[in-house]
Amino acid sequence: MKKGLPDIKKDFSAWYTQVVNRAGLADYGPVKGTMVIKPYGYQLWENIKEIFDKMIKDSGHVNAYFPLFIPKSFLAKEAEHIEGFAKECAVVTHTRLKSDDGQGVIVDPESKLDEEIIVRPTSETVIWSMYKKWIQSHRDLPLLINQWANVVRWEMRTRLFLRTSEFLWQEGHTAHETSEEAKKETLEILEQYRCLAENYLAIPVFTGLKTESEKFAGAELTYCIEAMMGDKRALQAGTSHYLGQNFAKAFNVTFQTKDNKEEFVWATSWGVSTRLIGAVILTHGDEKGLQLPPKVAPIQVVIVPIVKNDIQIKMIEDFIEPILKELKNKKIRTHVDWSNSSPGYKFNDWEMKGVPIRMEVGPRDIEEDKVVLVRRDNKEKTVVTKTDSVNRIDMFLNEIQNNLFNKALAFRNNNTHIVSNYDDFKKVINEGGFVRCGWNGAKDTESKIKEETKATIRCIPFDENPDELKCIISGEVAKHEVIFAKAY
RNA sequence: CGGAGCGUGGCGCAGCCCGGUAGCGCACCACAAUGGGGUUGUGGGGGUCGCAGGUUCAAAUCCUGUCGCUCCGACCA
Repeated sequence: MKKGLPDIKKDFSAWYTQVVNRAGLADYGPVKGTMVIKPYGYQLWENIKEIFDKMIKDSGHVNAYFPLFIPKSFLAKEAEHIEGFAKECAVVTHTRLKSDDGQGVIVDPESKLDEEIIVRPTSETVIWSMYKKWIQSHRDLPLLINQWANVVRWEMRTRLFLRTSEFLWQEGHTAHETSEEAKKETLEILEQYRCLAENYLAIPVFTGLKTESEKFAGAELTYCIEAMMGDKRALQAGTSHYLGQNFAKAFNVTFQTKDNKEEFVWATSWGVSTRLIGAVILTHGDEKGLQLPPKVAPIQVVIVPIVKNDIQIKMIEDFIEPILKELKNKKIRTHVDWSNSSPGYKFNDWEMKGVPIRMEVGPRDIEEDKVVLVRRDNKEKTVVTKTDSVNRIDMFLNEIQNNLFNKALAFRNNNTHIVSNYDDFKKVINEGGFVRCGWNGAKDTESKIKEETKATIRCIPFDENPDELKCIISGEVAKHEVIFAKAY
């Protein structure tokens, strides 16, 4: 029987794989590198999606849907952009199969396409080809469109949620009259990402700017939220790009200004993906499995009845009925586990699935008109009267949400070190953790450090203070204070 | 594309050297007891041993070919 998980401290990677599997979040698809998101995992994604969808709609964005297929020629229009994605594009070359003498099917050579089609690795190009048609005047701006979609990037090494060949995300693509406005949009979205990560997923993030070599291909500036995972490695959790006029120029998208001039449009794009689920797992998980922040947990309270016979089943049903009703009124997502495993099995199972609160109800409790509440985050058991139970649950859910964030924040702070010499730098990177230090801003120092330590610049944080700092490796005057880490 | 390994019920494996009626654990189904931290017992269902060919009276086992997968080195949200 499968019991304990691999040791989270010793074998984080095996731990992760097993948690994803045993919590019922996802499974491998038949094509290498693909992922099936199972109902429990998908509910988590739906909750995240709902929250962010509301945020962007409240800030004036609308959803639309653009095609999966992109003409190959589109990708050539933005030189840097193609550089970034060329190596991982799935290409459609034929449109038909035919039967191979009853021995299965083969690609029908007759059906070869004149112009091959790319499966979108991201949608800038299709979207800008359409924006060209839609934008004439400053009155058409700003154009604030988002889409929820799947994209395909043919990856060599994949891991469920963190890197799969196909993944789900949202991609926002906006067009503006001025550079300032586009930059403002980029930063406003980044702030929404920070809010999503910190206030809902309980994941503390660093916000900042990517370096030239780490930024999105085709962007002028890439901002990001970077989080620290339980193994002290960094995970890029979301990016927001200021695209300047790159795509407007590539697709010749101009507009007529108020004073009757023709100008190229200014653009942004931004995205978060199902990778956020990986971030939640890797941030909050523990030796018992998953821990889900209450605000996004598919099930916030699981009720485990402890029963000996049919009569007791009926008693418990009656006993919890008013509680269930009240929980429902408060919109607390609840599940009663009537399956016939033993209570001990259920306890472990729901802990694996990361449900924030477990309620145990058995004959002893009914007799005293009480229930037992057990918190997933600190394992505390509380016996409360039936009347108090829902209020306590409400309170606990809030506390757990905050507690998860605070724990993650403390962990990140404890593992983020300010260093001033390269030996200390290497020591921290080697033992795991983030390093804050000076950098001279040169590409070659960045790549030298990557080569020597595997650490990359995760971002130039907004709260940087490079004054009086020296570059960690060259010793020159630092241009920026940056955060280095090994990344996923 | 280079290096290592693996294909046997759903999953994990044994059996292979030394050919002889396909086995174990988990999961699954049924019944009963149990039930407050992974509970037992009894009974049951399920596999052309990756595929193709060869050797042999006989192949999961030996030989040849073939296909697929996993892991490790050049990418990335």
